[in-house]
Amino acid sequence: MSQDNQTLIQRREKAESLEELGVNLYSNSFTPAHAIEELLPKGDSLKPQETEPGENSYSIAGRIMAMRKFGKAAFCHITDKTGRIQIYLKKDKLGDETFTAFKKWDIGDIVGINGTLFKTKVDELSVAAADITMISKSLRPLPEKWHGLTDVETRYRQRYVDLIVTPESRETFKKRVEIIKLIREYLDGRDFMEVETPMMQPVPGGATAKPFMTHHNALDMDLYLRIAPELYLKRLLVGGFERVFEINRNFRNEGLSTRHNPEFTMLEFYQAYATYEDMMDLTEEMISSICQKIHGTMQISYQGTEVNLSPPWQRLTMDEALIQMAGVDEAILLDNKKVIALAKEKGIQLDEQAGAGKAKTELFELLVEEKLIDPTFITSYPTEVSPLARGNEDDPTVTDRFELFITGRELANAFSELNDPRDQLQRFEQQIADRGDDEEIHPELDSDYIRALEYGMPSAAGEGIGIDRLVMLLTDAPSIRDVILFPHLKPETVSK
RNA sequence: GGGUCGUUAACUCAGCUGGUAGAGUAUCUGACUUUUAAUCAGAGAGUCGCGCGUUCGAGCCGCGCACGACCCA
Repeated sequence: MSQDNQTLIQRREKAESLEELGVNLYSNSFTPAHAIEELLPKGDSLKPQETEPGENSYSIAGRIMAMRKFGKAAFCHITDKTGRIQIYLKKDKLGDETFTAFKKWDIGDIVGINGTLFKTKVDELSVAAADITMISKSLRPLPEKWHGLTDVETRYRQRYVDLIVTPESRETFKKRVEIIKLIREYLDGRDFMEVETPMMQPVPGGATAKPFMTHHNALDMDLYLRIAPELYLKRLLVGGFERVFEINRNFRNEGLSTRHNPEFTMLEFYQAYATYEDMMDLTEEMISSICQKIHGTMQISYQGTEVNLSPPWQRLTMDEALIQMAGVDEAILLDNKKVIALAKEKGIQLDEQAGAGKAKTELFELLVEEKLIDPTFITSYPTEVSPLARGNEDDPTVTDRFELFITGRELANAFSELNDPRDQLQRFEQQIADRGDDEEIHPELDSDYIRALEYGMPSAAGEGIGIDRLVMLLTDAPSIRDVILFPHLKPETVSK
């Protein structure tokens, strides 16, 4: 909007008149000695209109969130990262000069206060200001306090404003940090080692997705922002790090939605000498215990739907799920031609080279996925759609793999790892042959990964968990943008 | 990519059948030394997302575009 709107002009004029009074608008010399939450319990023993015995002096700093001015006195509420407290300012206590400066204060200013504790006649603990310091003058008005900031576009574009005025938003991001911390603790406790692998990769692997491309000038080579860390983490298994994990960003050059951001945070972990069944046990325990720690219960509500995260979680093969949840006839699933025919009948478009495995997976996504509200592990994924997973020893058409679904959404993907380099090479070659005409997907042959496997990788299982989606679930957030501090949006056309 | 809805003061929102742009909060001025959505009196504040068109006249109707939300692919 217009740079010279009235409020901005008034704020600048106030700032200038404060400077004329000799006030430093951006003082760096005030250091609060107390957090607001330290002061709050001290009110428990005070009666209304009582001052704390001993008249201890406290110093706090924070942003003014509300102000009620009278002629020669005023009340403000200020907040710091720990809480909110009321400040009482009186002209006869502060002196004429200081009180005159105070009159130019605005909601949004960051200030420092020295004073004593007392309770008002309506029993609110307050700081009676003896000395005040301007720490940062705010030149822009904050959104109105009653309705808050509801325009989601502004909340995403100007997250700093959202965080100032929307307590729920602050809570969501604190919970996100807490969840990630608990994941680290859980994996640390099971002797996993946290590692960092390349974000820029010469060959983007470990998933099927469109990558972002960039270029390294000095090496004169194209690089891709990673779509997954998988192949590097498994190289570490070859190297002898038997339990590794990484929590970091993946990048996929695809559409945006309430469930997709171009960069998103992924947990991947790999455990030698384990199988995908061990991963199910681990996942169940990790996620349910994190939920218990965050919410104090495993029964939560997501967007109005009750979800029960108490273990044990249901485990179904893809065929079982199609039979039980979608009423598909078992006889159809045993006949490749009938599976493909059913997929086409349901309106699924299949490529020429797509087989029954692909058709079955598409049918599952269409007919079953959204019905899986409570946590459900789906196992026995077709080999055709699982290029990195180990084949099942009894049934070569499926792999030892699962995906985890909660509230109808995929939350995790895991499998017993393929460690036979000859099989892996064949699958890579097949994948490249199957690429079809989509030039933007780059399944290139990662020959170094094959070489690594040739040195011998222990049997292992690995898993990826979408952290943003997990945080959405545990914070009841409807959109992935609500759990990412700075989600991607198109550029603003008008500068505000 | 397609469909639906939205974009009006700093914020939250009204705006009739096309006829001078409205409210609350915030801001400014005045009163007020225990308020808490403080109160009372007064005032200022708008590129109605952008552009083109229809019309004597467009916030409103038509077309296009931008951004956003939701649904679908």
